[in-house]
Amino acid sequence: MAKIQPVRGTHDILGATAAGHRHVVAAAAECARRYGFADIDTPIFEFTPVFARTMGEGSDVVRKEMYTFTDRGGDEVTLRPEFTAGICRAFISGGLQQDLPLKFFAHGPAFRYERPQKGRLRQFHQIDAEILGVEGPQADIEVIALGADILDALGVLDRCRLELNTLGDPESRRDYRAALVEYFLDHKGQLSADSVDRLERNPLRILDSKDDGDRRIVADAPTMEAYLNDASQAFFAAVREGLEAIGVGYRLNQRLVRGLDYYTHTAFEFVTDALGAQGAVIAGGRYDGLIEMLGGPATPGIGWAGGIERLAMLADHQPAAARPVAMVPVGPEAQREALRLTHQLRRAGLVVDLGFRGNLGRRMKRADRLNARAALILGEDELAKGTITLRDLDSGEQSEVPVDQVEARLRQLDGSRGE
RNA sequence: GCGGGUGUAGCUCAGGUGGUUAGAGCGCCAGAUUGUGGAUCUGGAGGCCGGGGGUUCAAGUCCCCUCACUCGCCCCA
Repeated sequence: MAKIQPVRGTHDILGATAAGHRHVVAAAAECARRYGFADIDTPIFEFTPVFARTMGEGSDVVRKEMYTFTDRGGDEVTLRPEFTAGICRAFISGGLQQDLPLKFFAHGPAFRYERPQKGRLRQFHQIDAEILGVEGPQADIEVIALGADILDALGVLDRCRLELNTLGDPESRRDYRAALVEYFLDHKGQLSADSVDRLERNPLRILDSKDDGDRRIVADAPTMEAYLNDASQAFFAAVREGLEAIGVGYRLNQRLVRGLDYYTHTAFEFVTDALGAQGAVIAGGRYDGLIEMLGGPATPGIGWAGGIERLAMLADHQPAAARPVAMVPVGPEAQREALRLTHQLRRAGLVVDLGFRGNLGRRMKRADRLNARAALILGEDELAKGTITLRDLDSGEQSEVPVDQVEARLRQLDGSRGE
């Protein structure tokens, strides 16, 4: 490694990209707030079993994508590959069952050791929403509605579609899985190598295969629908009715499955065609058994995660450029006064740039580069008179104003506040 | 883990079949204009041509390896 460089699949986020991420998080947080979600921030690493146990020992994430290491005290810890398990662990550790139901909103980095590609990184960022302690479909409806509202707030809902499916309760899922394995075993010779592998570990995933040969076999495979018991059917029907009642459009997709073991009942994904192979921007589902799996009290849950990088790429947010006021001192005395005045104007809420060096010409060029609305020129003449020269950089007009009127005059300029 | 594409200045990119001191535009710095920005003109700085090895009298150019980026598969947000 000749040159120091970032670890593969990690990025420095700055400038317009940073603004884009902030925009996604701000829009999501504001929507979540309206829905009554409380902020939660859990550690970015946990004891390894928190993830290994909940996500499924057979899942790809656990088998080969986790950043796991032994710390100096000899503990096995893992950088979070997702949010749900950590939030559920926090629920258990904090003894929060008496506060149910709970609604949490979170955002931050997550880590998976994967081959990077468009919209997929090793350190990536997610927004996340979870509802704990609600057995009924009302929670499913609310959490999906929140997702749709966030996409709408970002102006990308029209380029996304909601795909919806149910995995049924554990009993239905078990029956269906058995039927599926039986069916695929009969056609094992025609399945792709990947799918033969999946047959052992996660047969539901075969439904999702992109291989043409697999797709032909999948076409005649038994469907989940046929294996749903009455309770599971009623649950799914209620979710669908709720979404229809509030006008959230969706498409049924019987092939939509989840890669992680803890999901039951509702599974959903907001997907887009605009990001190449990484179509899912918000994805989630119900995980009624997860908290128990972690050793907590049996507590139902449902939630989703959204990829901030993917959402930001879709939203293509153009930040409104704040137009500063440029303070331009000439000479050492003026610099002292400029420092004082700049500080005062900033504390009054104005965006003021004070360059660290340079003569008048340099500072004026800098003002122009910053797209400053106005320049405040302060030299010996002005100092002596207790005034400052205010130059409107759009019109080119300038005038001398008493120092104590500067703030008021600046506020009269349109587009100059950038507050 | 598997496949395709791409690595030349801070950025975007030129550099047929190997042939002197590797170029352009934008950006940056300076000057024309020593209390006034944008426009124009002039000049300047900035490159182990991703890295290593090989072929050759001679490699940015050809071969091998490697690293990185990128797009896809797998998986997933």
